[in-house]
Amino acid sequence: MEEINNFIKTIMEKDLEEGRVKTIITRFPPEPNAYLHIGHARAVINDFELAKAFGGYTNLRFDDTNPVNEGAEYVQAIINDIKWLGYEPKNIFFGSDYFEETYNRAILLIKKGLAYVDDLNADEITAYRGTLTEPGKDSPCRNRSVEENLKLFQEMRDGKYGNGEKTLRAKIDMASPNINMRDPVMYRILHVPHHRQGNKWCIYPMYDFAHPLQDAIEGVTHSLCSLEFDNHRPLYDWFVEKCEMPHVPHQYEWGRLNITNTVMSKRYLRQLVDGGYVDGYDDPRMPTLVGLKRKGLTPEAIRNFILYTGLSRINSTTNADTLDNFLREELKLKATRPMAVLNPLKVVIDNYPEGQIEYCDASNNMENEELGHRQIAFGKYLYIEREDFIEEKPNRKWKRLSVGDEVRLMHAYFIRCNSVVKDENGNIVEIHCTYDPETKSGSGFDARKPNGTIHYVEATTALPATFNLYEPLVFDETEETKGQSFIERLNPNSLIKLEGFVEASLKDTQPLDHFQFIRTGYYCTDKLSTKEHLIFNRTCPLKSSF
RNA sequence: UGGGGUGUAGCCAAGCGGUAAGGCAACAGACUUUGACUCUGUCAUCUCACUGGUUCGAUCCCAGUCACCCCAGCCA
Repeated sequence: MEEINNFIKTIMEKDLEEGRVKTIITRFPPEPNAYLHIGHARAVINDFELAKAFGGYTNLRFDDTNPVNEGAEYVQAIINDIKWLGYEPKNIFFGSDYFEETYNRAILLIKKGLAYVDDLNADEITAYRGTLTEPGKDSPCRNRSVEENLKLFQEMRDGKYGNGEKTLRAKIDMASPNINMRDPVMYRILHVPHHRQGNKWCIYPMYDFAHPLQDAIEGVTHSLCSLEFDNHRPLYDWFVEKCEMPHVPHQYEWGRLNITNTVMSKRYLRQLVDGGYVDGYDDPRMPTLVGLKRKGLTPEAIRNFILYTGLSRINSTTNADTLDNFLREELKLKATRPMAVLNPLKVVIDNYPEGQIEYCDASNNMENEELGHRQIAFGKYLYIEREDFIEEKPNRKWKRLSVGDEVRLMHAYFIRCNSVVKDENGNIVEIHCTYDPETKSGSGFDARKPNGTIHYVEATTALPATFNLYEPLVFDETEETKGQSFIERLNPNSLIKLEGFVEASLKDTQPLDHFQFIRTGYYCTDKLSTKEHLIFNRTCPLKSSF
């Protein structure tokens, strides 16, 4: 558990010490038009942890100022995701609940001569705005009288105009080097029903106008957002000041989180789902929180990952294996360690009685001792991992089974391989071994050392299982694929299914139980599992490959 | 070419005038009922993008240069 420590915390500390604020209040302000992903987790976790660190609190506020694409289904999904991460918002607010107040503040600005209704259409506004290097020019409507602006704005609200016919603009400076200050649009006409307001409004405030007011209304002290809003801060402060908001919030920016081999763009994620390339937003290959959850990540691992990788004003790209590391760390003492064979090879123990099964005590070092103890079956017919057997030992470093060699079966006996049965194509079908009854696990036998230790399952009691190995959805960015669409460049083989077996003790496994199958990685049971056939998703690979 | 932001190891990231924390990754070794885990060690000194300057002393202050990111939605 890492203590939060970053530059924002330093700012907060100072604000508290120097008496600028009494209570730290932050907010997490998603637009309800998408599922939260690991990038959002950085914002959620920092918003909540920073406020918590100072005994303050955090609100969840849906930034629902644009009814297009926004919907109630996302609202619940986002609430669920935040709770899953382990946070409880002090309040759940909606930006749209402040539409009346936002409207009144706009009128105040009009009365102060700081806002005007513009007749220019979208293209004209763009043209008048100028460019990065040339100043813009004033709209012909810029000097309308207060009375006329008031009347026109009322008419906009009353629905007298169609979409795009008029806008309300802040009167700031068309020559500002900061383009955001060149008379930004405050309200646009949108004859679109709102997910909470229904048809009550046909004018909707823009983010730049609504957001600072929302923060001010809620008493937010530190409004944290990503770096691309840095350019908007002067505008944020302008609106708070000119609208005469009694509480003055401040905006601070940090760099977004990127992870290698992880696609986070909203647009791309939508393409993957809509195109049927993945199961849905909770497909384990998706970087969404629901996807990561189904893949088997834990909220604690995500939280530690976010806190430990820190925060700065750099747009960083963190290696994906750093996330894996925090998951391993988290699961190390919590995941049970049963045995599973992903790619089975049949083994016959020639000197073991037909029909007999015995049980061996297996124990793992775990936080929960009970979970670490179980009985596992041993008998005449077993499965081992295909990759754990090779006919001829390639070199002295080979620590698994080969003909003439002896290995320990984990928690059970030494076995020696005597012969191999092949089909007409030369593929190995089964191998024949003998076991040494002297060598049972726990007996203290140490007269000789095995070549190595491998895992197995007893064939007649094992449960069939499917193992889903999800590879990241990476896109191919070679020369040949340049110019192709995102989907065309997508690696198509991102799901490998293996049909194998797990030991019988897993029969009562619940969805999202975590397991570390020895040498094959970390898995969690999928929500689709049944008692007869378990499905496991791989959460992260084991640290090293073999 | 206007404005803003940022440059510390392969990747994150502390340090903010007193001589470069930490994590991940990597490598070497020990241990091991799996090669995992654990443990030990190594990993920025013509060093903090570069070049000058101030200073007894600079990653930190100043000047200039370079590189990368953001801004010309009636998106957020």
